[in-house]
Amino acid sequence: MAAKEDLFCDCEVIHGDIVDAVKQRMPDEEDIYDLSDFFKVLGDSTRMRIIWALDESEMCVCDIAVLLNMTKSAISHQLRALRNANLVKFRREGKTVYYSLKDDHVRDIFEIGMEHIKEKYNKTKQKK
Amino acid sequence: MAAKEDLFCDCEVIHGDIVDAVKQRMPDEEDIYDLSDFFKVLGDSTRMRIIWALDESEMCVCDIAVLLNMTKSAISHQLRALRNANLVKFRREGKTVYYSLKDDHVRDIFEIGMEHIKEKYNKTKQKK
DNA sequence: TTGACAGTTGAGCAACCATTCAACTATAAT
DNA sequence: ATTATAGTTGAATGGTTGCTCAACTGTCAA
Repeated sequence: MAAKEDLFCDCEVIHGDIVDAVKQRMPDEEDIYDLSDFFKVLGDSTRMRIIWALDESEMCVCDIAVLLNMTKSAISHQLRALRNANLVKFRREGKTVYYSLKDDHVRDIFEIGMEHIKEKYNKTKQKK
Repeated sequence: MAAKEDLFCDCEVIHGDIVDAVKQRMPDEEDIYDLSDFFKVLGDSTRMRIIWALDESEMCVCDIAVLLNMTKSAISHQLRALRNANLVKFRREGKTVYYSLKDDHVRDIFEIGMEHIKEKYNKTKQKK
């Protein structure tokens, strides 16, 4: 039942049956949040570049900072976000901390994402 | 060569060879931006729920608004973002506009994303 | 112990963004 | 024409977020 007590919505229910059916098959709120949080981490060009870099080679914070021409602090902040998202792991060796990718999901996701980007180019932009 | 003129970085190059090698194999700046922009669209729980809903059934703006208990305006704004990202298509029928998913990449990406989320739960949170 | 460097962290700031609000267009019915 | 509903849009707003800056920890060397 598409509840009438839902006062936020400013319109009539047009297809109540569809709304009810979809509502039943929606994932848990928690999963939705976790999933969008996960993609949020990938949705920043700095973090994206860090991941691309780590996909090529294990690197320390300074190396990444030089590669991306940014401060250690900025990189460190973003690495923490990647750690929280469970995307990278690290090991300490003396003074330096080496970061690397944690699993292969990222690689797969990137490939599909790239497919999508390229299709977008071909179909709508018609560039190059 | 890891350029010394890059003044933003506040540290020494520790592994110049690695930095140089990775730098050569990094994707174009433009691709990085497009890819992170694409994931940015997925990185919002409202848009995420809209996509999940449209994956179940074609729906009009009002239906989605009722389903998510939000205003038509808020939904319409987010649908525009999804349109710009080339993720949804739409057709008009009288007064109502029906939206649906545009391709199957999203489904694939979500599956992998979910795998990642679930692994995170099992390994680090140990819940359920 | 002292100094130097790798890295982390918290506060602060500026830019960004999701939602609200109000005004608008489009289609259909009376 | 008028009214009603579906949907869009731009400006404003409050919350979020990425980077900077300064202070801090951790490790090593002298």
